[in-house]
Amino acid sequence: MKNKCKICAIKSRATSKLSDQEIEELSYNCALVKFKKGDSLIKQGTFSTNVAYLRRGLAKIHITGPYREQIVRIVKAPSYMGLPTTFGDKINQYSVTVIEEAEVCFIDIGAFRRLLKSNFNFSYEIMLEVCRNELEVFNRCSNRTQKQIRGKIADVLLEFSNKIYESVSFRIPLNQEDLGNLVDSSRESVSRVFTEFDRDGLIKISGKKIEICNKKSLELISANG
Amino acid sequence: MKNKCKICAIKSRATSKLSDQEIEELSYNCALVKFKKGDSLIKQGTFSTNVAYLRRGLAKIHITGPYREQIVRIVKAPSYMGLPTTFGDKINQYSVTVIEEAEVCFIDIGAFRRLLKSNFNFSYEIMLEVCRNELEVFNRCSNRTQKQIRGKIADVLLEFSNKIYESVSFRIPLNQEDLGNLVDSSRESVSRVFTEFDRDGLIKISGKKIEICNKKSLELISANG
DNA sequence: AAAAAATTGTGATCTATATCACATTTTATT
DNA sequence: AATAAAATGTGATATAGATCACAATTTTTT
Repeated sequence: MKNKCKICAIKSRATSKLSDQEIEELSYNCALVKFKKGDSLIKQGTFSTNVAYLRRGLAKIHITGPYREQIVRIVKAPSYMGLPTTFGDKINQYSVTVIEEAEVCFIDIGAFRRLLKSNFNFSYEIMLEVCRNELEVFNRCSNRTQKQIRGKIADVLLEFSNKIYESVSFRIPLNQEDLGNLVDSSRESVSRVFTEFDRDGLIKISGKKIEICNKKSLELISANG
Repeated sequence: MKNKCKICAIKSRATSKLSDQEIEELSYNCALVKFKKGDSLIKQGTFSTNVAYLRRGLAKIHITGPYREQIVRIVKAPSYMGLPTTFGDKINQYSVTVIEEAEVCFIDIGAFRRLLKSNFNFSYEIMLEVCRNELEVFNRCSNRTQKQIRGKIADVLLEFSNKIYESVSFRIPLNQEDLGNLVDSSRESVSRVFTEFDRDGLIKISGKKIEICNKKSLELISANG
């Protein structure tokens, strides 16, 4: 299949800045791979050799910290993953694992660099992407350390609803243990807060299905920590 | 003073990639300003109009979080500050305040972009800088949430000793309140840990002067959280 | 040098959340 | 369908560190 990137409808903002010829160059250096839930895309501690572009699906970025496992954030397609590592350290500082069926384009780092070099608009968009991520990490970090558990869980529920599924009801793709790792608290505490929110009519839970019934209150809880 | 950037001995890694002509262009769009301790360089919530390069001195990056003030990290010259905001959001997501006499070059953002565009090696170095920062924020964040207070204070002491002052004895440029904001704990707890470390002979404190007496033990405490 | 303001030290108490323990439910495997 | 494994719910208890309160010290201002 020739020049598959050209007909790809799920181009990144950066890629859409490329010329036809550049797109073709990209095509020759890009491999599309499908992944199932639970598959590992990037492994902390290994050598990074490709740029990874999440074309479809959902993944979690996680670090094995000094003590426990920590989920840094949830990535929704379309999005690049691991750019800082690929450019910076070479050794992956974190792992990425699929949590909903995904398609990933692995792009040869040499080709990617040639594109960065030849097309300023492309490289500027990539730079913007890296910058946006950094700011997000900042905010996420300060929320994590400052809010208490109810606020953090409200945050997560709102994020899934507003940003990831864009719906008031959805199937949460993590178990409570992972949710704990995402908000830096124990599995038991997550469970208790869920029960409490359900009892108070803020949400309705059945199994992994969650429906947000009172968004306003959740926002209040999120804002007040 | 013409082409002052050319003779500047404290060029960033990126700037040293520029041609003579580009350096001259930079010179015309760069203002060197001196700041005293306590001066504010960047104010959270304001509009970002310049790239700021910390040429000399020490500054703290801090965010007014949902609850309290949080010091994200200490920046030592030479280093760019606020690149992600300047490119990304335009609205500063954090404040930067001088903690030791500083000199800052404010570079017009238009000129900076022209340089990014005209010189790939320059823009690549800037990209690397942004990436390195992001990885650092990641690690810092997971330390902050996972270690307990003794580990975090040991971290901070080692960072000042190894990275900032490169000496076992130094004058710490923050009061205990700020140290608390840096490690996400209360002023009182910082004081107690200092007393304890001093009593156990790990460090020697007199006022703001700190001497690290037993680095090995501090590293152990840092590693074990 | 005196007065005021800021910073630090330390005990007593409080609290959010972790941890433990075990029952119950859900999901996966044979 | 039966069995095993994983995930969840919930009480009881423990604990790190926050908060409060105030004394002592250091720094800054007058």
